[in-house]
Amino acid sequence: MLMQATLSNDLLRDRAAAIARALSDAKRLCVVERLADGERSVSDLSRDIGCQVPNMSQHLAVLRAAGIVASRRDGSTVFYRLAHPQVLEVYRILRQVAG
Amino acid sequence: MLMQATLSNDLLRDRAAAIARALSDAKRLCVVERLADGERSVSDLSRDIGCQVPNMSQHLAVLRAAGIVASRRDGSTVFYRLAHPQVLEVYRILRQVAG
DNA sequence: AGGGCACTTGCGTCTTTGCGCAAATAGTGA
DNA sequence: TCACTATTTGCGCAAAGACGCAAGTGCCCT
Repeated sequence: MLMQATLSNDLLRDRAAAIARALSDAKRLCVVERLADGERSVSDLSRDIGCQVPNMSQHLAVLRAAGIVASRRDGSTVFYRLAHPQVLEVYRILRQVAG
Repeated sequence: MLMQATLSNDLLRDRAAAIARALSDAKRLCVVERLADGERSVSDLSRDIGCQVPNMSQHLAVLRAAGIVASRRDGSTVFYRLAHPQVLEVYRILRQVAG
């Protein structure tokens, strides 16, 4: 039980670190900003942020692997949305600390 | 003025990303946890976390470069503390999202 | 000055990350 | 099936990060 608590503590820390890592890139933070207003397609995001589509797809894969975003397919278009709106609060505080 | 706002927006995003990067390592999150209770010396942290002193010093340098911690010298001992307790809230939410 | 403790810095190495480009997959409609 | 669009995946390379070990700096004490 003690071990149990310690293990999940370590696990939570590792996963928290992984989420922080996913948020540690300006482009990905930009994606989070965009998704605050609602879901967006890969090509929309790629255009807004000004990078190539494959690059955007990779960034979105990183965010999804961290559980930050989720995707929905509509025809040939894939829409991404925030899976955890709480990351907006994280982002807000990060900016506050940064300022 | 519009450019001004845009530039500082980009700057804030970049700095927020830098802070997230500093938090993207399990050992550094562990340091943040320890510092929640008050200041600690480098050797204390190194012992608690179980890494070599130079390694801990480097991690602390990363956290300080991001403005997350600050240091105070007392004799030959250097004590680190949280410069922005708000990161504790960030860490709390990250764990919440992770869980 | 000299020895010893606390910490920082430099260096070599191995792993990870971001990006561009090409190729593959998925879905739509003629 | 074929062409077309949207997205993902694979690959190679350059840049950044983490760690161990050795060397350097700063401080205290005798």
